[in-house]
Amino acid sequence: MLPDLSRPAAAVALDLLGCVLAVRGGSDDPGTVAIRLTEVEAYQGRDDPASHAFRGPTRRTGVMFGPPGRLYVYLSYGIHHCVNIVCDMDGTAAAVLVRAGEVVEGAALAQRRRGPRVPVRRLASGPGCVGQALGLSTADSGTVLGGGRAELRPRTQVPPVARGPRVGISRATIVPWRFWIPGDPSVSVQRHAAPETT
DNA sequence: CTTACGATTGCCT
DNA sequence: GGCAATCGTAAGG
Repeated sequence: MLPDLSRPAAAVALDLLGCVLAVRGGSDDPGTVAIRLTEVEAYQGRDDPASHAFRGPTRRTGVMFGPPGRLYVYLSYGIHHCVNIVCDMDGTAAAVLVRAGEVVEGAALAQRRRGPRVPVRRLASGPGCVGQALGLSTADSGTVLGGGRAELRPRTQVPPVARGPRVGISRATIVPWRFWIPGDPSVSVQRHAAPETT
């Protein structure tokens, strides 16, 4: 069963852990890379000061206000392409940021995109790494899941879940809307946060 | 038009 | 642990 994406971001984020996001190649390579989601964060648009959609729709964030089941991809620090899955009802801005995943298909392609020195478990470890491993950029924002290029596959088991504050934001920093699979080697390491006590 | 700033990462000491 | 890289966005004049 795929999670019902037309719900608020926190609920969707929880159910996305363990699901697989598969993306077919773009300009660089026709192959597919698929990752099993191991770390996600919820962003609840208008009600969330940390969300890009907090101040209303813009050209960049417009997709967050549209129907669920699309990708919202944005450029971070001029370098990194971060991937979100848009959720909640059409007209309500919400999305789940994919922070990390385990590559379960297309590891060779992901390795080529990320570079030969990156350990396999780190191929999609971190928001920028996920975007690079999947070959996504801002041009892919709005891509429809199930539309042929990208798809979401249901999880086969319900994984254990840990939750805590989100990472890298300056507002609403205490809201515990980061979810991850504890102990999974692909989960991104926190640099400026204390070690998680799971 | 101008300017400040990241939902980050990798390399430096 | 610290900091530079790098550029599209969004807010302000």
